[in-house]
Amino acid sequence: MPARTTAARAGLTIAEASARTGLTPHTLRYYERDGLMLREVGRTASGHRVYTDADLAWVTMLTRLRATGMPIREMREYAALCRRGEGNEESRLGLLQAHRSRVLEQLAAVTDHLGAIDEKIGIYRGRLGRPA
Amino acid sequence: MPARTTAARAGLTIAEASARTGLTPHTLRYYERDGLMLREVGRTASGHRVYTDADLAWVTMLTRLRATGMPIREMREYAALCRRGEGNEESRLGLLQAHRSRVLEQLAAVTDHLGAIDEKIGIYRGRLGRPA
DNA sequence: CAACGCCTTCGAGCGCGCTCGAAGTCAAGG
DNA sequence: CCTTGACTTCGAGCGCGCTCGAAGGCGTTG
Repeated sequence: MPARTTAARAGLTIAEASARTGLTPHTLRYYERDGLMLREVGRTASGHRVYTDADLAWVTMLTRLRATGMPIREMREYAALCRRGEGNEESRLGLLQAHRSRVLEQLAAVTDHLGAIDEKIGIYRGRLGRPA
Repeated sequence: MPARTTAARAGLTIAEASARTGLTPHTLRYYERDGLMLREVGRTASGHRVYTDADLAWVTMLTRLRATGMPIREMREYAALCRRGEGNEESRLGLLQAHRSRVLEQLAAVTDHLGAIDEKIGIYRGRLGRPA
């Protein structure tokens, strides 16, 4: 275990990375196993993972993609493209744009459905003599 | 099988209900099995399901709840409340309002994440010399 | 009357995204 | 030196929401 509890060390333990990203250590290991990380996560002499700020930034991007509904499979593709280095920016852009437009569609659909649900709520409020 | 292909019959076959709701026959049966229907779906003499407009309207509501992320378990609760008849409008309203506010939170989160993804897209576009 | 096609029930299976537990290692503290 | 506790790997398990296939019934059509 590292000496200081939290400080300007070069890297973070998995527990710290977990705290900062909101993902559990289990999930962080799973993402790594599943080929979602940009580069190999560093290790201490004893084999413990060491997360850099760059790793955290990448994980944050992953959580954004996930939270907007991107399947793991596609995140893996994106990671693979990024890992391969320069020269495939077109593909990465395409992937992100496709995702973006799916998200927009989904936002519109959810908003629409929510409107209908709101009407239902309005009906119940009216029936309970409780306006607005 | 009914005589006319589509007409002003009192009810619809499962295939027609499927076509109108966008759910597969398998899923319609599954919802029914799972206690999500408001009332028992009618049957022909030979045991085939007959969907009324009321059934379709209810299924549409179900799809809206699902599409906004309500778990099946909760839809079942809501259906149970509705089935029990008048007197529990408070509970139904509470359930829908709770759902509504979760959906709003999720919309906000997705919108936020999308903003970050858009930034990334902007970076790639810039890098590819392709503004806006 | 045979064939076709859509329906029925039932239970099993699947893809996704985690989530967990067992068994072991290592470093620091008492 | 021994305990503690956070870490490691590995593979299995789980909850959700369908999805499917087998086996059989009915009723219109050629």
